Amino acid sequence: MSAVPVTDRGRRTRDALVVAARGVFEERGYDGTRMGDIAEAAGVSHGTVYTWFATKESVLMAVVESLVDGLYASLSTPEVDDPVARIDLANRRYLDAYREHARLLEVVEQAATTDETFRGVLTGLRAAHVERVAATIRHLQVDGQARADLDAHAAAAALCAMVEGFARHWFGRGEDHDEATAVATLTHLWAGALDLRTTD
Amino acid sequence: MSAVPVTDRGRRTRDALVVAARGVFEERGYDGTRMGDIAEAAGVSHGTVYTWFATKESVLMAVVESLVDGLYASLSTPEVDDPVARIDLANRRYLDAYREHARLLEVVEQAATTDETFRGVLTGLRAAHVERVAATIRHLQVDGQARADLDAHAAAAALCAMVEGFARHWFGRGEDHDEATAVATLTHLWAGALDLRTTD
DNA sequence: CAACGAGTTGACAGGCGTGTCAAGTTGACG
DNA sequence: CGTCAACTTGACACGCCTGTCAACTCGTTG
Repeated sequence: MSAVPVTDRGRRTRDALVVAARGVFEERGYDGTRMGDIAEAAGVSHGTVYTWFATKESVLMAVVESLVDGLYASLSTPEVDDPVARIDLANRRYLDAYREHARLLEVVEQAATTDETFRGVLTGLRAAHVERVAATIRHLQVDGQARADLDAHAAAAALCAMVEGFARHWFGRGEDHDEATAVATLTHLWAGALDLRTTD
Repeated sequence: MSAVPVTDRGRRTRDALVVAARGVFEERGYDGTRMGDIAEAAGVSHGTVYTWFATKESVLMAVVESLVDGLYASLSTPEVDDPVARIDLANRRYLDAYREHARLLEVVEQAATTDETFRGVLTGLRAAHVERVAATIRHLQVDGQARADLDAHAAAAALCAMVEGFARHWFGRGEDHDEATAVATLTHLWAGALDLRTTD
């Protein structure tokens, strides 16, 4: 798919291409970007792009790879005892990560409508998120801190969709929200939905 | 943008194009569809498409127009006294409408990343949904049936995002869910989030 | 400093989708 | 039946993008 540089010069060129490509993709979208645009943005001849990448997909893939690890990391459940504070923090983290990469995520979604591989990337991220949250919910249920009559997986899928969707509209679609109100509301809704209580 | 037929023959051809176009768009996505594909699917020469539509956007627009009215209708809040039953019914309706049009909505989202107009269509639908729900929440708050400490608009934005996002993953992305569990969970979460109670 | 492999360049061909248009067809109407 | 406007057709020209490649440059190595 994409060639590996042997020389330092090659590595620099390839890196420059990946950096430039992210900018171009964010600006023009996936389908709107042509190999020539990426070359121009990186300051190389358009033939050079083909030295390192066979297709536009593999360019985007290289861009995305540098992103995904960070995203997985920002899904990690913070270690806080009080469940409400924990959810509040997790939501903040998620929103921050989303804000930073909103445009690129939109581009990946666009690519995903065409390309199976990118659909897989998004599915994987979503599945990881849901699975983590489901585990947390089960935990809280066992401890008697959350409603026991909820299906943990379905609830996690729905609540993750809530935060994800909210972030999408807020950061990716220009919907207007007050930061403090938004975070507080999400946390309240989440806490109410699970009927969280602290064990006394 | 798109010409209006004078003859019966013209009207039939144009209608056939819109019907065929929906199928093609759903099958190949927005960017993957070419004017020639639509012509072929409708059984006419490719020049004929240009008789009725100037661009691919205006073809999709014609397809979408026939859809939007129905969608707006299915957002209407049903007239039921018990707030929980009302939400349950509203969720079912929303999910049914989404299921039926999931693929086309995905196509519109794809087009929206490129074209301002389609972004507007989606924004409009979303805004209408959120506004209706926000009004309902305010109503319930005044009646003392829902938590008063929530910002109605932010809560509506989040809860709508929850149902919308859940439906997107379920119907548009092949996530697996049990129908009964899904609906019950959404209703429970929604009710818990708003802390709904019946006045006695 | 010669030689060689890694990397770069830009011209080129090939394909594909768009949009146009002159010629042809349809069918309503007198 | 003749006529005319509405409509259809498919060949054509055009531009754009992709992908290739022979010639060239770079820089490391002996």
